[in-house]
Amino acid sequence: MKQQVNQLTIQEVAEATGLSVHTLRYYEKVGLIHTIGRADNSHRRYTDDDIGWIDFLNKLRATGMSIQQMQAYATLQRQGDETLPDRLAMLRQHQQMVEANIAELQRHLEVICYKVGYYQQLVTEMAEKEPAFSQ
Amino acid sequence: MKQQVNQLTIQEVAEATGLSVHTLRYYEKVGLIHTIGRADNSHRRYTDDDIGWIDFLNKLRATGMSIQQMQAYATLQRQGDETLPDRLAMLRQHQQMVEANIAELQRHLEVICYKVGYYQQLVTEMAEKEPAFSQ
DNA sequence: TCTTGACTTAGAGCGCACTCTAAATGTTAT
DNA sequence: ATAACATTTAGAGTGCGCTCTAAGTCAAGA
Repeated sequence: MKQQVNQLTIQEVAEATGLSVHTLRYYEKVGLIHTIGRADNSHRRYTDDDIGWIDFLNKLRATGMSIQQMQAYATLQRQGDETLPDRLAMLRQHQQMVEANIAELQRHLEVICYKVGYYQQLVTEMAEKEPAFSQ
Repeated sequence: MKQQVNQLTIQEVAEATGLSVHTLRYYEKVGLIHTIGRADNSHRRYTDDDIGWIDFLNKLRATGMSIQQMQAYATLQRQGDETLPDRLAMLRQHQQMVEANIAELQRHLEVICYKVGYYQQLVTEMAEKEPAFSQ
């Protein structure tokens, strides 16, 4: 029973993760993903763990971490448990960045909402004063 | 008393808005900013209104609106009041995009925070079991 | 046997949003 | 007069993160 659990092709992983097959190879080439195991025909075979890691990468990307930083993180990850404190520090810093970013977005969003409200009022007034279009 | 209120140089506007002088000229060239008035020596002179508009552009950018979309918005703006409904629609759509984006960031942030907590615990445990460094 | 189709690689190309360069002009201070 | 400095232009260059191409291998189906 030493079979490997879920062996996914690159196509399947693309569908599962939302990354393109191109991007999956690119991520592997630049070291974001460790060298993926191969089937006999030299085709990549991804494990469930690989999917998990890629999903996590996606979260880091979507929250604005650069490829460079993700490379640094991935390198630490591969070096094992002794780099745990470093990874913790990186995640902490990123967490703060994301929190700051959300706060900024919310401030800007308020201005946009205010403007939407103001424009809505103007448009409503225009419609009221111009009954030409209401028949 | 027909003097123009605040006539700022491009340098001053750069400092005021956080954009570089290069970017200010670039924004004008691609039509994000209307053609700025000139002093006798052909140097640009920005008004307070210009600053206000640039600040708003900055908010749109910072919330993820593309240059292309901002161009469309700026074009509508220049066409006057009859485009108000269109601008309202654009802002509304952008508002929704930003809200969705914030929500996504918050979901991802939760995962990151969870991981930070987990790593923190591991690191703490490592420190406890290895008193070599505590002296 | 032949075709189709998924995969492989190295490396080129692309879109975005700036960012910078070079050469010229004009203003100000010594 | 001369030097230093801010501005002007058109257009070239840059960094990021993909995205695609071309040429090849391999396996399955008609």
